[in-house]
Amino acid sequence: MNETATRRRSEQAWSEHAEARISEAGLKRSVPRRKVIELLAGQDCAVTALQLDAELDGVGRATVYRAIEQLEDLGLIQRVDLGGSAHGYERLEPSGHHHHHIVCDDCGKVEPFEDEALEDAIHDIHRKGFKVETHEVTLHGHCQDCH
Amino acid sequence: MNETATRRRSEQAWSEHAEARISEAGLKRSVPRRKVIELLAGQDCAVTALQLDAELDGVGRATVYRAIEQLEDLGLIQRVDLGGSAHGYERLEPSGHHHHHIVCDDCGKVEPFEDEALEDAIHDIHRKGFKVETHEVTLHGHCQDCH
DNA sequence: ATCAAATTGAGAATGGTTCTCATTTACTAT
DNA sequence: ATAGTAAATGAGAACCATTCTCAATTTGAT
Ligand SMILES: [Zn+2]
Ligand SMILES: [Zn+2]
Ligand SMILES: [Zn+2]
Ligand SMILES: [Zn+2]
Repeated sequence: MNETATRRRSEQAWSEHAEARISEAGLKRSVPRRKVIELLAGQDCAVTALQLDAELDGVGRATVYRAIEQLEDLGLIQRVDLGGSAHGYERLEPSGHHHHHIVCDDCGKVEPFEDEALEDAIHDIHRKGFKVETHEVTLHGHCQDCH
Repeated sequence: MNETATRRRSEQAWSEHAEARISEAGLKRSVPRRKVIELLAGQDCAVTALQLDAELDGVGRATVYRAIEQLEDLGLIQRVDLGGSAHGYERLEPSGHHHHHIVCDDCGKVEPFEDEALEDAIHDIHRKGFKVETHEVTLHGHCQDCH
């Protein structure tokens, strides 16, 4: 199985997973929210609310923001800060598999990366009185074009 | 030397360091910007632009934002995303010593933490085409009051 | 088909940040 | 000290992202 096929399967799994969690939470399966979920499912990295809104015809802006809030509360997407003015959102795989980001503070370029040792170090962190659920790591610096 | 005295010395060092970098950059030593620097120097963790503005009499809001931008460009403060709507800023010690954050996604409580193994893992990450300068780690979860 | 509750979209309102511009301030060279 | 120049400032307007309001619609259960 090639990489594209793997991703497609994962997108579909997430999208179904998301719909299921939505129902379990006692929420309805509405068309506009489904559109938001489908669009998020197709993204490999973070997108902003306004980007989603721009892509979605027939879905009000408020609905996009509401869907994002619900998905975030259900742990289906995660908000990430990539340096700009707006926040980005990307899906959280049920498997826990995820990436982090390295961003160029000059041009804003963002690259995802994965690092097993980093994950291990993070999972070893325990804080009394806190139950850790997710984490976010961002490396800041300058890319080749901007150094 | 007790902890309070250590912090006080570090604040002063940072504040002088910041003034020096400002001058080196060809910027003037103005009174309003110095007030912003002094206020930032006294904070142990992130504060927002609006919080700074509220504390500072006789300093215009635009000046606060401008000072933040300059200090950030000079690598004297770092922007951190602590979950809310506004961004936080905290000073970067010349020594490199710093902390990261654990935040409760329910009530918004923020606690700083330090972890040597985490720092090691981060410093081992290298990405071709990127010169990493700073990093940010945020753990998300729920605090005791909100679990 | 009926009903209650959830959901929606349009637009207003808010919050945070940046911009504009006339005036003031800080440094440099006389 | 004085004058000249560029940086810096504050007030407010403008701007962008996000949240709120509310009447109308859609959904899922009965
Ligand atoms: Zn990503
Ligand atoms: Zn991770
Ligand atoms: Zn902090
Ligand atoms: Zn660190």
